[in-house]
Amino acid sequence: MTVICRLDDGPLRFNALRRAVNGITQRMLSITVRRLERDGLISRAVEPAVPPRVEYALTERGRSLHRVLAELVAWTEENLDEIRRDRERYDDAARAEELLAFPA
Amino acid sequence: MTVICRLDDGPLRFNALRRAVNGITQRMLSITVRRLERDGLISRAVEPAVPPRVEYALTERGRSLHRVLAELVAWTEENLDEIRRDRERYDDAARAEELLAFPA
DNA sequence: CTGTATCCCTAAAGATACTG
DNA sequence: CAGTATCTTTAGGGATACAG
Repeated sequence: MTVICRLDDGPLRFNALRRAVNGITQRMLSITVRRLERDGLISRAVEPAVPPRVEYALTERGRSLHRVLAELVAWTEENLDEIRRDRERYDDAARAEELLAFPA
Repeated sequence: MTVICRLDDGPLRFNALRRAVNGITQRMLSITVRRLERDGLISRAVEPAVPPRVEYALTERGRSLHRVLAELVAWTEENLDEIRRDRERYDDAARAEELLAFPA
């Protein structure tokens, strides 16, 4: 998801994409772009040069998936704060019940 | 995702939900519903009876997430066949290159 | 019926080093 | 620069047994 979102802003080369995703290891990005290319969601263009330049970009299918994913991202941004609050309440309630069951 | 989609058709009790999801283990469903409840996506209602009846249902937040997920499901249904075809082509090409590199 | 508790095993991801 | 290869660690999930 993150790779697709970063590539929606335009094509990126391997290390630029890696910086854009921020935190992904070289190995995982390598595996991820291969899978996305296999699924036809991104394209991989090699410019024969020394050192090599490989550019990744969304395909039309990738862009169409991004439209859906963007809604999911928007939903998350709209709901994350409240979800975090509910999680705290849930954890507090769970802790309280534990104390009731096994009083220290 | 599957649990949320199944619950969108209406509330279900634990084992009915398990049958609806079809394939999930008791352990994983238990973990999953607990996390969804913690996130405020589903509600859990216990009817005090013997044997106990516990009904799970989507909350309003869960329904709003389902609206987004339903689009993702629709996207998948629209695209899966072509993705499968692309995967085969990708794998065939990869196999062909391997043979070129290491001829038997 | 609705779950927990254990044990176990594997697939996924991290760290590190190396290469065309 | 754009990756592989290798090794190790960890978290996710299966199987099974038990419990209120």
